[in-house]
Amino acid sequence: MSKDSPNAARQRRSSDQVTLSQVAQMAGVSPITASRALNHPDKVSDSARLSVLQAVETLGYVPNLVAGSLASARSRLIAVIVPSLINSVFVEVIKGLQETLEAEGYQILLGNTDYDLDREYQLVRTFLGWSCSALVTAGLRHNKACHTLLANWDHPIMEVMELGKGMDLNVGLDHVAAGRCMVNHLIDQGYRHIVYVGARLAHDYRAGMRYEGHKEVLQANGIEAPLVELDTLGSLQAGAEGLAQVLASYPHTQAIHFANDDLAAGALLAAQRQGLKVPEDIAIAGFNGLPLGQHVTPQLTTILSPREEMGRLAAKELIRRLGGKNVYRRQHDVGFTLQTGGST
Amino acid sequence: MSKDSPNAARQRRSSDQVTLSQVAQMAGVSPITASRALNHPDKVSDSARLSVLQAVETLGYVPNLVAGSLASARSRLIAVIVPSLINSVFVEVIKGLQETLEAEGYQILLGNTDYDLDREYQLVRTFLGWSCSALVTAGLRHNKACHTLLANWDHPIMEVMELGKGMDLNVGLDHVAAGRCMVNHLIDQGYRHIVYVGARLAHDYRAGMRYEGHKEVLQANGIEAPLVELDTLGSLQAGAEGLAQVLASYPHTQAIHFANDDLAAGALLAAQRQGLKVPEDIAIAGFNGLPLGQHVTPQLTTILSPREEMGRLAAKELIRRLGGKNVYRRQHDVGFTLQTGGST
DNA sequence: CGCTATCATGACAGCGCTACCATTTTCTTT
DNA sequence: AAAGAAAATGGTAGCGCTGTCATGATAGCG
Repeated sequence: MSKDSPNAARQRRSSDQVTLSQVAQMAGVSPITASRALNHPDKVSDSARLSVLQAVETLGYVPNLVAGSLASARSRLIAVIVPSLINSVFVEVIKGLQETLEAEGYQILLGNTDYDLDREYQLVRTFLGWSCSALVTAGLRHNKACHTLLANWDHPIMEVMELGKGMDLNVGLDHVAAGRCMVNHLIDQGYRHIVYVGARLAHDYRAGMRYEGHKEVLQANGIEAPLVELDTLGSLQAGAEGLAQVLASYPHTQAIHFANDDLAAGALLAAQRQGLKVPEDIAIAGFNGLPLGQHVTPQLTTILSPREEMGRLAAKELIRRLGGKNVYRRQHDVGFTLQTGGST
Repeated sequence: MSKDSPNAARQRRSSDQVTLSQVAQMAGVSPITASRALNHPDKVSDSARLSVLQAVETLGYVPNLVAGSLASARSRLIAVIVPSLINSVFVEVIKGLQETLEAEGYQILLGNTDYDLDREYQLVRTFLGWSCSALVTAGLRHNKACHTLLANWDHPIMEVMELGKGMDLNVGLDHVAAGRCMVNHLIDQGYRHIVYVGARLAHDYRAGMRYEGHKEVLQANGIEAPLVELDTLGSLQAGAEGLAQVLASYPHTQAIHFANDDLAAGALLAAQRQGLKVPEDIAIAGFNGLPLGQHVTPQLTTILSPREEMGRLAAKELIRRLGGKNVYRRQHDVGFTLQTGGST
């Protein structure tokens, strides 16, 4: 009566994949021992481990990490969400993360928001679905839904780039202070007509924060703080355009404080082509400390931000946390350094 | 006798996660219908789809992609393996890939080999374990084990950057031809004492291929083809060092053919700082067509490689293939363009 | 109006692995 | 040498989802 018919081998996928069971069988142990031999080598006898490893080799077994993750509810994936890949700054942070995480056997799942917080939310949703071990995202600002989602997530969250009270861990620097620092330098140098040039500050809001610091200091000194905002994000070309716009709109300008080094270097090179003397005719300052700035003449005055270091530190903190260690300092200020060159 | 005891609810992980079953229950449909409502919306009735979506919203359901991938043996992950993240060239390819793939709902799993083929093999193993939908890797060269592994893998493989008979799909350009092209230009300009400067050519073997083309042409013209090899990979600093080494070792040099624009621009800026006239005292050529080259004075002669385009095209071809379409041309030459500037 | 195509839905089983517990084997200890 | 502790191993039962097939509901047709 019971329908225990042979049931004609209803297998679905041919699935020629070598499985752990096959490895176990060849090694003469149970599947679970084979699993341990690979994942917790110290929990099995030497002989068992050896024969399992040999079987792995012989059969060309490649562990199915998807199955493993489902069973253990842990993956060794780390989601990394950045707003841009054009901006080399984020790439350097990724590099720092990547070299540290990969050495610990984690893989990076990369997402790019294009400075769009809704896009960020979508990416976070997807990445949570992958049972990522942790999530790294650039910035402390998220939209409502994203915030809720992350707040209820029980894995480490690392917010990088800027400094402040975040959701969990944070490694970054104080952009408002950086803006203040640079403009103080410009004032010290005797400049009074200073323009800030940035691009899409609503999106690249960290550049906006630097402008806030810039403006604050100038206003405290009773100086105007005009802003020129460009459409295209940091590039040499945009910097050249920024220079042109400033010269057209604010002919008395003595110094330009650019939101980043790409813009600043673009302006500096453009000034050279036009026969403008830097800093006599126009002083130029940037932000980031890209190598390029040190190779132009005059050298670019800029603020050096430790980008790879930021990535590495973030990765190390995550690894500590993932290793179950208590993390005391939840905020890490990587700081910044004013690098004065001949351009101011 | 049979030990069918109540067994006291042996659940293991608290797993407070909202599951598809809960969504289905709230929507008043079966789990499988809920699954279809989310993944094949056109296969369910409007009413079912609506109530499922509403339940998803209410419960804050986040699909477990790991479970889905295991069940369907498909993930929407694309493995991308590059040799370096310092070299902006690869980042631009990644960017092209990323924007195209992400728009189609694929995620990128990123790996960095640091120009090490054994490392590549390890990464490939890991990525295959994630049931990636496809794999993109830079270059046609792999070690034996990696080759075997990939040859037996039944998903699309895309090899980018260089052109040739690959394992599956290929999008790239002919580096030997690029090397020939540039050196031909230098000869046309009347230079005879030409040095090629590269870094770690055994690893960055595509730069080595350009040198091959370079050497081939020079030898055909009965000209020596000296090579200066640096230790550190492309950077402005290394370029400055390259210039110094060439001037020391080959004082009669008229033109330097650099392996890439970072080196070339570094040398050009260094020459400027030293008061050397470019191209009168020394001509400088690069490769890649980085924006920087167009902003220095004189403009850098270089070969423009369509990097983002390469990434986009590779992604499009992959998507076509993943969509089940037959792909006729398995090799795509994205070509290159000689861009002459004042530096030669 | 009966019969077949089409659509919508559901039951069942299982993807490949690991957590949990139980059991066996080996090593200490007095 | 017996008792207890520790180490090694295995059985069972899922993790959460989707492929496969079967069924019921709806439409199409002469």
